This record gives sequence, C-alpha cells and structure tokens, in this order.
Amino acid sequence: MSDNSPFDLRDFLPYALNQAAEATSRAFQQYYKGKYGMLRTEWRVLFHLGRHGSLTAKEICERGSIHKTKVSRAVAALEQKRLLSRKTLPDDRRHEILQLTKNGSAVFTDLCASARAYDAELAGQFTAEEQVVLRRCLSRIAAL
Amino acid sequence: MSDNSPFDLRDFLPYALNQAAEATSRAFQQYYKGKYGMLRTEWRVLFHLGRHGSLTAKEICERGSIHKTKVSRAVAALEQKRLLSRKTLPDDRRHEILQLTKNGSAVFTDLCASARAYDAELAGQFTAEEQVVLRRCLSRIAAL
DNA sequence: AGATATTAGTTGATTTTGTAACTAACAAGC
DNA sequence: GCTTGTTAGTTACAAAATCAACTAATATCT
Repeated sequence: MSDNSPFDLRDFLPYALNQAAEATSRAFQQYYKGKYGMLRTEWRVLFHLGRHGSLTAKEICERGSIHKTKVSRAVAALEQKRLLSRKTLPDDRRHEILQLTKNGSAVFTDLCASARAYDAELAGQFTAEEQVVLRRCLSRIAAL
Repeated sequence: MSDNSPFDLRDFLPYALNQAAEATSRAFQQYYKGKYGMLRTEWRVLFHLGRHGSLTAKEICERGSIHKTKVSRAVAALEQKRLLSRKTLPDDRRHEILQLTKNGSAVFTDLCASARAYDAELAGQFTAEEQVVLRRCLSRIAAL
C-alpha cells in the first residue's frame, strides 16, 4: 500500500482544512458583509478592539497574525465608517492608539452575538468530545 | 455567563479553521510554488488530473468545487508550463479533454510524495483517534 | 550633537481573485 | 430551417491580497 497509492485530495489535511474554513467563512461573511459592508480583516480588527479595548495597529498585527498593510487598510476603512477613532500617543508619536467609537462598540456587540450564535450552530453538529478534540487539533496546527 | 461574556476569537470556529488552514497551506505552498512556480489552483487541477486521468474542465470544477474561471486560468497556466495538454472532443466540440503530459505526470508524482510526507508529518502530531475525529469533523463542516 | 539604525504605519505597483458579460457549439421547439 | 435555450469555456473589468518601497518618529552609537 501507500507509496504509490494515489491518495484522495480530501484526505490531505491542508485541503480538508481549507474546504472547511472556506465553508464557514463564507457563511459568516453574510453577517458582517451584508449588514455592515465590512471585509474580513475589518471584522477581525474590530473584534480585537472590541475584545481588548485600546490597541495599536502593531498589537493587532501580533495578536491576529495579520500583516501590517492589511491592518492599515482595515483601520482606514473602519475609521471612515466611524467605527473607530485614532489618537496619536504623545509619548511616542509613531504609535496610534485605536479605539472603537460608540457606534463601533454597538456593531461589535451585534457581531459578537451573531458569531456566538453561528459558532453554537456549528458546534451543535458535534458531540462535546468531538468539539474538544477539534478545537485542540486546530489550535495545535495553527501553532505550527 | 455567556451572552455578554466576550469570547476569544480563537474559540470562534471559523477563525480557528482559517488559522489552521493558512498555517498548513503556507507550509505546503513552498513545495509547489518554490519548485514549480505553481499556484494553489494549479496544484489542485494537476492533482485531479493526475488522480483521475483525463477530465474536462467542468468535471474538475465539480470534483473540486472550484469556480470555472479559476480552473480555466489554471489550465491555461499548466498548459503553458507544458504540464497538460488539451484535446477537443470531436463528438462535442465544446468539451476539452485535459490530460497530463509526461512532464506533468512526473510533477504530479513528485508533489504527491511531498503531500503525503507533509500529511504524515501533520498527522504525527495527533493520536490515531484524534486524527479520525479531526477528519470527520472537517468533512462534515465542509459539507455544510 | 550628528550619522545610522529601528520602528510604526502608509502608499504604490503587481498579482490574484471574483463577478459578470461574452463567444462558440450544440439541443429543442416550432 | 430558424429562433430560443443551454452548456463549456474564455475574457474583461472590478475588488482584494501581496510585496516592496516609502515617510516620519524615535532610539542608538560614537
């Protein structure tokens, strides 16, 4: 067996992960794209800010492992939608402290609720034990 | 708990899936991108052809759930790299039968070996039972 | 202090993707 | 036979991602 038995693409973990990721992302996009015209990176930046309060762009890059140009553009877009505001730090004027506006917080709350509901819907497909294993496996892979 | 407890992005399944998928894809890209200058869709198309012999573009779209424009471009790219050839079917001149060239088959064999090795490396991170659960969960999610 | 190196963040050019309109070949209805 | 409809695949244009070069502010080294 094995060495020259052509394996199924579905058995190839990177492929399986991609298909699963795409399926769930597509579904959840409807919430933030349809309702707020947001892009995925925007949603992520919004999320980090909503979750952790004030952050600099750099910190968002690190926490989310997102490239700085993506963050830069997402921040600009969110600012234009009046969902966040920037303040240059007086101590070091290279840093910009980002913070959600009242409006941004409301959007965050709304999207969080949707996210939680969607996550629950997904999780409902599995037994408690499967969920534990799945999440453990995913975080271990992501940490590679 | 719950309704307004801000959940961690890492616990959000679509996010966790994306991070894991990106981590593994990035790693495997090096093989086909670095060595053969191929894009992901090209590798997938190559794979389907290597795996199943001759197929039309349509069949590849269906098997891989890839949009036809992506397949069309990947086919053009692979053709230019002399990794596949097309033959118009005389019965119905709308169909083009795609087939790997000798060169294409060699690349397929090589990439399959790499893919299998990489998959094994990933799988090695988990117990047999975890692997089963993981794959089962992923395919169930992808089927949504 | 003044030259050099780093760091935060932005901008621009190129590449890739996604969406929609298009061509060519065939099928069906009348 | 000719209009209408479908199907396979391509192409054109817009949206987005990637990569490299850039600006501005601070830190470091001598």
